This record gives sequence, C-alpha cells and structure tokens, in this order.
Amino acid sequence: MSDKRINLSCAACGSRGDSLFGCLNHEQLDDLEENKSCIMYKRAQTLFYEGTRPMGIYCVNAGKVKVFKLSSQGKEQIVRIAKPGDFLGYRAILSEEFYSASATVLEDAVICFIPKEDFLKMLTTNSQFYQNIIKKLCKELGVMREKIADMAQKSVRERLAGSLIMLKETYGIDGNESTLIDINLSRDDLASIVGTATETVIRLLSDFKKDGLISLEGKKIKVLKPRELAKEADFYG
Amino acid sequence: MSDKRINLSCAACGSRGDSLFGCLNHEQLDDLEENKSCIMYKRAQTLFYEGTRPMGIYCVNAGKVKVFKLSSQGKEQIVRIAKPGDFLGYRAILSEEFYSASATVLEDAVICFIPKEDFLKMLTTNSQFYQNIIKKLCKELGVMREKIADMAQKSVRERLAGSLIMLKETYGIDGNESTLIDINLSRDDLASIVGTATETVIRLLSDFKKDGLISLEGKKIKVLKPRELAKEADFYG
DNA sequence: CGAAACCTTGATATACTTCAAGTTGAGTGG
DNA sequence: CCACTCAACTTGAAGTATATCAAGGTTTCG
Repeated sequence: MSDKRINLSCAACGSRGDSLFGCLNHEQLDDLEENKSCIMYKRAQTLFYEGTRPMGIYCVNAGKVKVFKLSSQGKEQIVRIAKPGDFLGYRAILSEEFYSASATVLEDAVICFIPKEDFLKMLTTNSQFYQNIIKKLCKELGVMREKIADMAQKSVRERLAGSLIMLKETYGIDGNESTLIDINLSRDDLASIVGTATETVIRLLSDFKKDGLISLEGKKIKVLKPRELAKEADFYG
Repeated sequence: MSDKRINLSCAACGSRGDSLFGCLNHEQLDDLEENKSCIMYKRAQTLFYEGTRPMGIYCVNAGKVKVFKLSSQGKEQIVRIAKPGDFLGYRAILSEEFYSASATVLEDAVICFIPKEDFLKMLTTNSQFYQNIIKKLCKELGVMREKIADMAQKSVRERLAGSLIMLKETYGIDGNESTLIDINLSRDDLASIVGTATETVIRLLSDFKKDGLISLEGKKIKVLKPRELAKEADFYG
C-alpha cells in the first residue's frame, strides 16, 4: 500500500474549488494537510463497506467511485457516483451511524483521506462550511425524493432513458451531432443504477439504438437525440 | 381562516422535547413566538404545493400530514408522513429551492408556522441547533437510500409488509396479542407509500389476512404476527 | 337520503424477470 | 504474440408479478 501513497496539497488541488472545501482559508487548509493521506486506487478496489464504522471522510481528487447498497441476495443498488471534487462518507460521520453503503472504484482514482476528528474540527471553526454542508445535504435529499418517486411510478424504459440523460449531463463529451457518455460502467452497473436486470438494460439499449436515439461504441454509449431520449424518460409528461 | 387561529406557546409545547427545537433556550423560544402563527387544519387541507416558494417552516403540534410528489399522470407518491414534533419545509428553505413535494393533512391537525427569517436567525445564534439539523438530515438521507434500494430490489409484497411494519412501529397501539395501526390512511394512500396500484394493495392485504398475519378492522389494520410479517418483508434475508 | 368517494373482486394484458445457451472481449501466462 | 480462460455481453424462450380495465358493493358526508 505504501508505494501507492502520493503527495497532494489541498491548497493546490484542482478539485477543491467547487467542493465543500471551497470556503476554507489557508490556515484551515494547512490543518487539513497534517493528518491527510492521499492514495492511488485501481478499478474495483473498495474504499469502505456498508455496515462498518466510518473513521474519516474521503475526498475524490481524480477518478470515479460508485456508492451502492447490497440486497439480501447480494444484488447491488447504486445510489450515487462520486467524481473529482466529491466527498464520501461524511453522511455516516455526521449522523454518527455506520456506513449505509459501500464504495468501490470504477475508474483508477486518487483519493485523500481526512480523519474524522480533523473534519469535525473544521465544522466547529467555520460556519460557512456548516452552511455548505447543510445546503448540499438538502439538495441531495431533494434528488433522493425525486428518485424514489421515479422508482415507484416510472417504467424501466423511462428510468433507463432518464439515467442516460443524467449520465450524459455529468460525463458527456460533446462530439459531432452526438455526446459520448465517458464513464467505465458495465451493463451490470447500469442495471443497478436503473434498478433492473442486466438483460433488460441490454434489450432496452438495443431498442433505443434501433430507434436512432443512441449508438453503442463498444460498451460505451453515445447519445444521438437527447431531446427524444428525454421524451422517453417522461421529463415533460 | 382567522377563526381557526389559536394560541400555542412553544415553551409549553408538548411536542417540542424530541423536536429540532429541543435545544433552544427561553430567550430563543420567545423570539420564535413573535411572528409565529398556529392554525387548525381539517383533513384534506393542503399546507403547500410542490414547485412553490417556501416562506417559512411548519411545525406539527398535533395531527398527521402526508408529504408527496405528483407524477406527470397525477399519481401520488408519498415520501414521508409527519407527526407531532416533526418539521415541514425546512429542506426547501435550507437548499434555497422551491418545495420538492406537497403536504396535505391526513388527520385534523394543529400546525405552527414560523417565518423563514426567524428560522434562519435561529440557526446563526445556536450552533447546537445546526448540529441537530445536520444530524437529522443525514439520518433522513440514510433512510432515503434504504428506500431507493428497496424500491429497486424488493417485490411489492415485500414492500407492503415492510411498510406495515414501519407504520406499526410509528403509529401502533398495543392491544391483546395484536397492534392496531392507528392512522387514517386510505388504501390509495397506502398504495402510494408502497409505490403500487390500489388494487394490488387490497389483494395483498387480503393475502396477509388469509395467512393470519394481520386483521382488518374497517379500513384500519391490526398486526397479529409482526415477526412473520417482517419475514415477508425480507428483513432478515 | 342521495351522491360521491372509497373499497373490493374478477378477468385480461404485459412489462419485466429468470433461466439457458452462445458470443464476444479483456487480461494472463506460456 | 498467440492461445487460453474467465468475465462480460447478448439473444431467445418461458414464466410471473403486477398493472389495468371493468363492474359491483360499501361507507361517508353534506
């Protein structure tokens, strides 16, 4: 593990700007450095497991991480995908609970770990930080509600279309007349974002392709007609 | 509306103890009184509508309120049921968004309204209050994740069993060898908690009844065998 | 008392899951 | 660098849980 350790200063971190740490001053950033450790992770490595005790927060500098819960039959349900600038594990710290989900690296990543105590100290010394976190939590809660309603009321087809739109917004790389969804997701992963069986995802993707809404480049997906895809997702009604 | 106005002091409020306001001192409670208004609501009255701008927070003193989102086809999805001591609308205030859901009274209620400004002032003057809110938000987020995973991975039968257990925990009145779920929920409401069709709820309830897990007293439900019901909900795996 | 809202049961339709088998692709070691 | 292997992907066929539609019964409330 020690060879995977690298040095990264928060002050110079390109991901800090739009992160929760955006409001910290020099002194506070220095405090963070003290006990921080930055580590490189390969795809498929797991940061933490559901049900274990959180020791600190993870700060994604590079790469992508899936956050998921396991059902009793061992099926994954992805609840979130973290990208550079995102934090992992602060929910469990702040609610003083065990992790409610597991986190596994999707694409090779650089992730910093900040011990619980340092993170909590930051809270008491910076009220702007408090506000940032509360706002973030409230927004996330709104998104979760949306998701619950979608799960209950939309068909798998609509949810898949919606997930593709969402992935496009976040990971899309615009090209000629199309947008590549640039994230290393297996069909299994996609199925567990949508909440369905892998085979169903594959069948629906080939439907969308047949209708000219998307194209498939290897396992990656290109969105050709975002507006029509959004219509499939029932974004209008 | 003016005849429905009543006087209630926060200091003497029986619901305050376990609420977010539990940590406020006398002075702060007095501040709250100033612009507070307490109103009686009848069943089916709506407190606020999804998509509108929040003007303050609602504090439930008595009664029950359902919080729900509407699909494009006008179908309800209940995301939460608020009971005495619960707050409504603070999520939208804190995230500075419009309401993400609507709130309608299920059982005749007494609800106090506190203007946004007073609520926010409370935040800046009491850091314990901050902590309470953050903790509450984080716990709620954990519950929401659980719900999303359930929606994706469990059958309607399992979800209904789970919802009955949950309702029993919160609204149960213990009797001889059984627990009455004491809340005025229509079959429609129950269906929109579970996320299914009304007819399906009715059929599954009669299944559970046939199996001796529950009994039906009018539209109210008595739980006879909570452990077996929990097994139906796949709480063990 | 009458109308409206709610509840219940039955019959039918279908979206989705599951199981099975074959194909492709990525990574590894000889 | 090729071949081997295992995992991921894909297609097909069959089964099922649940939605939808329809119609009759019951409660509630003005």
